[in-house]
Amino acid sequence: MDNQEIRKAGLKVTLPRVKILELLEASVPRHVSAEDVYKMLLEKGEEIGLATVYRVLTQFEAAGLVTRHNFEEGHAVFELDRGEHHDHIVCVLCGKVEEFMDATIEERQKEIAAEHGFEMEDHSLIIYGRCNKPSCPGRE
Amino acid sequence: MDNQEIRKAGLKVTLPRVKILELLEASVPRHVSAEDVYKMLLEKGEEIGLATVYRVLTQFEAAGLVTRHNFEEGHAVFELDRGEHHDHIVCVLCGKVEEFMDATIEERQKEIAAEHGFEMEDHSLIIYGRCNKPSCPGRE
DNA sequence: CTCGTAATGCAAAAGATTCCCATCTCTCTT
DNA sequence: AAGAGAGATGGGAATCTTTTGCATTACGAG
Repeated sequence: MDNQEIRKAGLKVTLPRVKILELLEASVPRHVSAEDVYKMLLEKGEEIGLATVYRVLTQFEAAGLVTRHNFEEGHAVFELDRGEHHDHIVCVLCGKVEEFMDATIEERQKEIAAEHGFEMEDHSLIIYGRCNKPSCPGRE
Repeated sequence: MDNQEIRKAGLKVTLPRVKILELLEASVPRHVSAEDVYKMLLEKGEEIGLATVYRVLTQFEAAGLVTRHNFEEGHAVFELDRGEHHDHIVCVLCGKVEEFMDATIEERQKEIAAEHGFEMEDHSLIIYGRCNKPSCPGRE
């Protein structure tokens, strides 16, 4: 039950928070903006303010329930954190996002941070490219 | 001479463009926001509009003269492109940015993109951590 | 069930970036 | 060197994303 996750995060179990978490769990695509969440809620008949969506997403991020990404679209996108770290490949043509995880790269990053006298806290690796899906508008 | 670079990019050699390019070449730190550039120009007595700074930086980016990064500060930062690709380590406490380049990671990225059916076009790797400089406010 | 605190919604604010358009300036041509 | 035309600039308005202030409402401990 979602309620436990919210409670564990030290937050009151309110309707907006439950609905937003439910939505993120059911959401395809997995990477959505605050605006997306807001609109999806409206479509489901939930009258939740945009400001609340932003606040809740930020709180969920602080609690480790969701991860925020800054792709190159001018707005942040959020995805439910399923406990397993991964990085992203984004298609510059159709916006499709795929996930991957590579032990070699993860390892090297830690080493590099250490070599530079940094204690690694987080990292963001995004590969931009053209996917070759038949549905991608960039195919000629 | 800067003028050639601007001309090569197919842009008219105008005062704002020359001044901005000069500033980027001389600038320390190397990673500056549009607002930073605007203010630095003002301090030098150059009355160049903020809109122009944005336009010129975007054109320079399109021309491959500068690179735009989306760190986690809510605004883009730009740096002069010196022809050699590199990635970044950003201190989450003091904002300090260091650069690095790792052949192993570069290599793996290409492979991963290919494995996922993508043609890699670009990528962005940012490590966030705490630097251990004596000047960093995060030291306790 | 009642109360106090924390959460919400709305509207206004703030920050970043883009757009509009009248004016100015390169650059190419004579 | 002067003129014309395309392109560039500046400044403010507009847009977009995200945050904030505040009055109202909803959890949840007792």
